Amino acid sequence: MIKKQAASTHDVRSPRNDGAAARMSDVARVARVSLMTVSRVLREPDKVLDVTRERVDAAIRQTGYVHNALAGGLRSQGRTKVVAAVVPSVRNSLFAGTLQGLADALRADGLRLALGDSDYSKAEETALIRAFLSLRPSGLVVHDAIRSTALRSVLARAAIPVVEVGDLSRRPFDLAVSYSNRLAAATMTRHLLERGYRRIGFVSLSPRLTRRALERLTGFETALREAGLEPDPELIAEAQPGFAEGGRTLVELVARRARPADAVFFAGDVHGIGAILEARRQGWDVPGKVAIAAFDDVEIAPEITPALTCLRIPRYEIGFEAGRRIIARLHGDPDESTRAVDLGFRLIVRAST
Amino acid sequence: MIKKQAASTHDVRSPRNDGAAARMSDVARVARVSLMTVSRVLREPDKVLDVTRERVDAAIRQTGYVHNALAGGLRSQGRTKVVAAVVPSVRNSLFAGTLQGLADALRADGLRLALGDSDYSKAEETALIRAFLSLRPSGLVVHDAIRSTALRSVLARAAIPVVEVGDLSRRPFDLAVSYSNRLAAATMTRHLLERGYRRIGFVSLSPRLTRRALERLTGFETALREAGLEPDPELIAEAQPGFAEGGRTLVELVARRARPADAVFFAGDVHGIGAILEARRQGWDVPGKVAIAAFDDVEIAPEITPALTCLRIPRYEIGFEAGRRIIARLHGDPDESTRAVDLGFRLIVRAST
DNA sequence: CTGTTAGCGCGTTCAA
DNA sequence: TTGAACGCGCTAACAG
Repeated sequence: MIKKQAASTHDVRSPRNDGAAARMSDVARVARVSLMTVSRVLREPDKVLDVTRERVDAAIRQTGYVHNALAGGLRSQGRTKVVAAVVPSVRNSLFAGTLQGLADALRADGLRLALGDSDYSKAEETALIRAFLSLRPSGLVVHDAIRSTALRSVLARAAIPVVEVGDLSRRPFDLAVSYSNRLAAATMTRHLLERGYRRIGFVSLSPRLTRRALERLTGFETALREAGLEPDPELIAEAQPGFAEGGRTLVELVARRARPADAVFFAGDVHGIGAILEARRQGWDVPGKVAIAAFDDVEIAPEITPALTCLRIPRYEIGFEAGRRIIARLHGDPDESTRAVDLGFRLIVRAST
Repeated sequence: MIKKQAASTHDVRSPRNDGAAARMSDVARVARVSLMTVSRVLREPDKVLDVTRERVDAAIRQTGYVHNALAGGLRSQGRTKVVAAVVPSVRNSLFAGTLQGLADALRADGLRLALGDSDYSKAEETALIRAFLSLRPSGLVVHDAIRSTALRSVLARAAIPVVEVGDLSRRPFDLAVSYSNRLAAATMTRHLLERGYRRIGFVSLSPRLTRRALERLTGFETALREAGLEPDPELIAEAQPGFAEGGRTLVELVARRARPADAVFFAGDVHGIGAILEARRQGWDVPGKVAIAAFDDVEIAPEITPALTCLRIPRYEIGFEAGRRIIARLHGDPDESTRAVDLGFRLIVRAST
């Protein structure tokens, strides 16, 4: 593939010379310029004569040189062109939208995304963040809010933009780009109340797993109390992830309660879809016997019958704006003062309520 | 937040002590050991006396030290504890399962996942891989096969394990952990033929977008020809991503053809689900009027009515095994000789065919 | 078990 | 516009 360079003098590591990664000095030798010129071609091509640059570019191709961000970043005290992101689960398609927006925004500035999956574990999350910080990334995006003081102190020293995207904290660690889980849940609850439902059930993932579940529950309870209703613990259930759990909890709140729910708000995951499917299996009229509302506007929500009422969270936009903010900060743009950006949500009323 | 450490004696770099990232020498000074001892505590804790280690650990916590993988990796000529992965789209939940398996396998060995999204662009894919290589990762996982010779030569020099996971090539660049798209498509086609369907439609994403679509089409056509049938171009359609496209193409092949399809095999994305939903809207009997089969066993496939016949691809296992192979290679385990690992697939027959 | 010495590959700084 | 010298923060190799 690549000719054995006239390198026999300095490289005797292996009989297969191709095995060795080319260094900048190799490129310089082939292009017959100094190492510095190669470095400039890569970082500030404008400051190099066209002919020189072409010779260097050719040499880069010929040697298969790949820049060493370890050495470069070390010397420049700089950061690698990577933004780290930590989400609870890459498997959850809801996070995927945000990641896509983030990747798209970063790509425009030549930044890459490094993604970590904490598997809903705080310990793993901390380990991940530390591991990523050791790579000296240009920024960090976390889904969950930064809470532990150890992490706060480490991140403060890292001096990089940190964006929290999972919920809109009033006092973010650094930046937050999100929506209010509490307000969203309250809005959906008010919608159900306006529709005349009074025994409203609430199903979410365990608040121990994620604080967002707690925020949503709080929003739900607040809206009920505003309407003069006291939340009934009998109508509040926890579900594991997955469609099937939506169906299971629907049956629980509707068929296994002395005073059954007349509406159920599924605040997590894809439970709302599972509930619709289960209702059909049971032959229950939706929303006649029980109304069903969901938190997130998954792709299938408008397609099933009855179409599912839900909240639309601007997932992609959250990721994109998070990326934009990081880039702005890196460019030293005048601080846009607002540290917490609320991208809101929309109530999408469909046939299921 | 964090108390200003009692550090005034040793750290006078700045009035705001918290602002500067701690270096290993700072930790050493605080722990009153040499810098080497700190380094050992981090990498080979067993080789350090317990008391010493505890002093060092305390100092690490006190200083908020975060290891610098740039400097460490540079010196050790080693690789950072990161495995890079490049997929066409993080938004596609099918890739998410593989990523989860990969992350899980890597986590066991202290490796982290850096994820890139090529947005189905070959140019972007190459740029991403180069960018990741500049971070000197320990391994690389790519969904699409490595084709370009430039990339092949760069990767050869990088001398890291490279795993292709999107299809089972007979001659992978390095390693492949996957299943045969062609065989899977042929298997589903044979199933439809056995059921007695003769005018079988085929819908996939554009073969220009991904080579896998072409492999699946080939498998489909091969199985038809084995049965003595000639593929009818009228019954082969391309769809964009998304549920709705499944419905659109179903109508196209069933209602807009002189000789309509009696079965349709949706070889891409979530089209099969969209088709089932559309059939219900149209009031078509499935499989009476038209049978519907899909490639991938998405979570909702068994839940809708009629439940969807499909192929089950071991997505998670593919990611996990890819991670395992990378780790084995890094540990220098005896080469398991097989470079292409076929994890197969299963035909899941449900009510829709 | 702990410390000393040297240098990884590149970019900053300054000179030519 | 190009080049030479130094050192970023850490770890391999060795010595004690």
